[in-house]
Amino acid sequence: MLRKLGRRGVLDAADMEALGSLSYREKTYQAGGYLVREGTACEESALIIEGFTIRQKVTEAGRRQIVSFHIPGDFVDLEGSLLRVADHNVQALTDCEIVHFPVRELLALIDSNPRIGRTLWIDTLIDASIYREWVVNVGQRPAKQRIAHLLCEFALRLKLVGLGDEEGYRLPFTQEQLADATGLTQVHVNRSLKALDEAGLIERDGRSIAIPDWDRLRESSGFSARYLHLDQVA
Amino acid sequence: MLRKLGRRGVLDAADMEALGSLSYREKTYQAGGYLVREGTACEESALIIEGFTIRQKVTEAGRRQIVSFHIPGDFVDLEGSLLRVADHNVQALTDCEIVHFPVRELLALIDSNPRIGRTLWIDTLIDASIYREWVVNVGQRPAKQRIAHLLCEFALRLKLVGLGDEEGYRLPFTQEQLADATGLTQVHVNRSLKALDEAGLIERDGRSIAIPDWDRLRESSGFSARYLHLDQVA
DNA sequence: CGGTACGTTGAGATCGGTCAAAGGTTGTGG
DNA sequence: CCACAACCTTTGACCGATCTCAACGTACCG
Repeated sequence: MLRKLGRRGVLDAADMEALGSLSYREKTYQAGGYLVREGTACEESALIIEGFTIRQKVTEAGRRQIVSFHIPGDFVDLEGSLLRVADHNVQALTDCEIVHFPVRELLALIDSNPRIGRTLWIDTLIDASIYREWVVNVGQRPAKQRIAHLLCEFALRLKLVGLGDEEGYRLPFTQEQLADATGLTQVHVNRSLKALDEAGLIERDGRSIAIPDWDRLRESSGFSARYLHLDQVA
Repeated sequence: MLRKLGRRGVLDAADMEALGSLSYREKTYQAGGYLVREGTACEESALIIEGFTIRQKVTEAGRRQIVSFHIPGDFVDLEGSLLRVADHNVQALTDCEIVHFPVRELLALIDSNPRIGRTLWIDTLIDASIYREWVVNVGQRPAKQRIAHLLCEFALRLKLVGLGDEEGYRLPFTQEQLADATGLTQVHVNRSLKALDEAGLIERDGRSIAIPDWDRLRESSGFSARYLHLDQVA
């Protein structure tokens, strides 16, 4: 089961063997289920085997912001291992297959195996880089570019796990979820997607996105892959 | 010189001693100077001794987003130690006194001293948590709340280093920089600050901010200190 | 086949942006 | 110590991107 991780380079063979020596608990979540709830402590870390998850926070005013999405091979709860109380929710976007590791064992493994610790640290540094880009995206780009930028990120990250590429993929988000990820309303996301379509930047068929000209989409949204640090996960 | 860090709990006495054993290079930067430039590699990590820095990214369209600010005691370039190319700029907001450590030595120290590695990892996890909250702030809150929220964060973080508290502080940002941090325009920041002032939520005198009623400001902006994980830095 | 969730479209309102100018403050050199 | 420059803050008038509200269309599922 851990073998599936081979398709993502976050962990290499030796690391995976070491991880395999940990006790673990496999669990499936239905779409919408919570892996982590804000305000709770967490005794386990989670690794996605199958499916997508999102991190989200809800403001006092009841507005939801999706702050990141995660794909198979991602650790989605490393902060749980070191921070006492979760500052956000982690939710299954689709039905998910998750492996949970006891935090204690994971930390012990890291102490005895600095390479793994460093690999996981890099993982959190890349997450942080993606957050930075999301701050920029939500803070500075107009709606169409904001959505196009997110679509570009999807393409490259899904490619890592063989679920798509620069030519297209099946989008795992509803328009409402896209809205929550971009700080727009669902209605405006709908109109913006339509505009991107009419501009020939994307082609839609249900939730499948085709990208006829990657460079055009990339440039129109100001997307640069630098922040994904893909050289560090390969 | 490293003794100054005693006022922030990120590193304890033993850690500081170990860090003190590293070779280092002290450097001062003028306000506006760059510590790190996007797209460049970095051989050194940086620790702020005195002054404030910001991280910022500039979009293709030329718009600037400040994605975080940093205060004395913060490591501002841990990602430089593990990620090959910087994905953002780090800039001195005020005149700064910085200590640079060679990345190689820092990594070696971490390998021989897992506690320090873990402490630094926690530091990056907290940074990531703050980014998440900034995504929420910029994505979901209306202008006045967005600014008020940032002012709350300032209060608590400045308190850590004795540069202010919940009753007020001297704001190190111009209104234009506040605008770049909140995804608003300078003009609208000005009007929003005025509105916060008129609502009695803050009192301004130049760049000094007084907070007559912390709880009111906190609640009006939906601020919760949870995401700062202050229990982890004390 | 009826329900429920998701997507599409329209009309009108509003928050925040843009442009422009005037008023303050700070620092510096003469 | 003044005068000027540079930078920052404040204010006004107008504009437009995005939101809100509401209705209708569509696809999947039990």
